[in-house]
Amino acid sequence: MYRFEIQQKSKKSKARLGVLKTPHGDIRTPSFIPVATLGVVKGGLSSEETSNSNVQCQITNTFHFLDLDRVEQVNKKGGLHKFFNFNKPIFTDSGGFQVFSLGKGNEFGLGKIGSIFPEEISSTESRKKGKNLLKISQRGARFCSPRDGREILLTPELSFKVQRQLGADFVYLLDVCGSPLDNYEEAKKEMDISHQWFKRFLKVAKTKQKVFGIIQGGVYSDLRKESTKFVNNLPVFGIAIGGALGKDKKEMYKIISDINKDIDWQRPHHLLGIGDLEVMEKIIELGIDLFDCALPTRIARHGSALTSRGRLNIKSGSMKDKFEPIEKSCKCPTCQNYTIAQINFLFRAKETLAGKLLTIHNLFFIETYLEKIRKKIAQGKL
RNA sequence: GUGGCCGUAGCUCAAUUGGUAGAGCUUCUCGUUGUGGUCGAGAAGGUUGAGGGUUCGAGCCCCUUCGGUCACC
Repeated sequence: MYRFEIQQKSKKSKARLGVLKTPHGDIRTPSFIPVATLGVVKGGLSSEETSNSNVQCQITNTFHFLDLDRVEQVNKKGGLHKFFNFNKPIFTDSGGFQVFSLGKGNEFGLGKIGSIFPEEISSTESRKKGKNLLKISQRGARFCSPRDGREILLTPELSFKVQRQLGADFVYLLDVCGSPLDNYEEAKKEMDISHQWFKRFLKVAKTKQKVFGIIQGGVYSDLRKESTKFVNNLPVFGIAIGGALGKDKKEMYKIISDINKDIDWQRPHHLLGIGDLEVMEKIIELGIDLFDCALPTRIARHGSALTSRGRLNIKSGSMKDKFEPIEKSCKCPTCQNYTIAQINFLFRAKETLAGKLLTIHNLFFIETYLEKIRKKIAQGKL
């Protein structure tokens, strides 16, 4: 049922054209995976509307489902596909990212690609917010629910159980997602705990679902090397690159290049959490087959449209008389039916339709863009 | 015509006993990367209707004037 077929390998780069076959259909790779935190893409899209935005698949979040306490309910209905009427492939993240996003990320206002560094922490300490990650131990990650404050202990065993009940096509090992602030010792400790958790996860993972392993190690190349070899040796279907990716895009590319020396090239590669339009071509050239990111849909809700001229702030006052589609050549439902001025009006009127229309456009735009990239690989141009 | 009220940022309004003007919205810029948060950060923007007076000092007090508004003739 499951297979990753590499149809063509680039001679100019490490890019490859592939098909990821699943019980819910094929994913043509390289592919973007939109984030559907609680089973649906944020911004008010139905599963049908998401599908009509040309997306090939989506990724849902284990931790937030656990927090919401609705895993059993979804399981009774037969899993995410049936519950949300989404019949394309679904991935579920393990919750490992929340170890970072609700921990140090939340505490210091950080992202995966760091913008703030240790020497600057004191000046940014005022940005501290509520701490939702209580403790990471060998046993698991102890959280304080951002929703109602109760304690949640996420263990590899629980992460698997939840992911099995949600019934996605692909599940992810529970890891400790590192922070750009980590020193060598911290990054090593997080990697070691991740590796232990991986073994525990796989010990209980009796399922037809396919598993992705996750390479940790932060910005430290020897740790990345060690983790890459460790994950290569696991009986996992695919390999993801997780954790902190340096202080800028250049460092991120270097980390991926380092990993590329050891990674198994037969399996699909997923770069976790990166999906900025500006980096897509480059990461694909570095051999990435799958990548997911909250950004395209988030900026849509915040008023930015992806275009061939770069990001366009649709909310801006200068957009109120632009009676033309966001992208003239775009075939998405938004561009076919609405102009910039109309969407600008809806944003100003605080109508949620505005964010929804941009979300549809951004998703469609990315898929159209990737279709061109796939074509370039097929023609040997990339 | 007479009397009252009002005139402060593009808009709606603040400013304790007179101590040299603030906020929200708007505008612009930037950020967001395995989505707690349709959100965060920053900037721009004022001869306080105009003119004069009192005072060390006036958005505030006094006079004149212009504009708006309400009531009554």
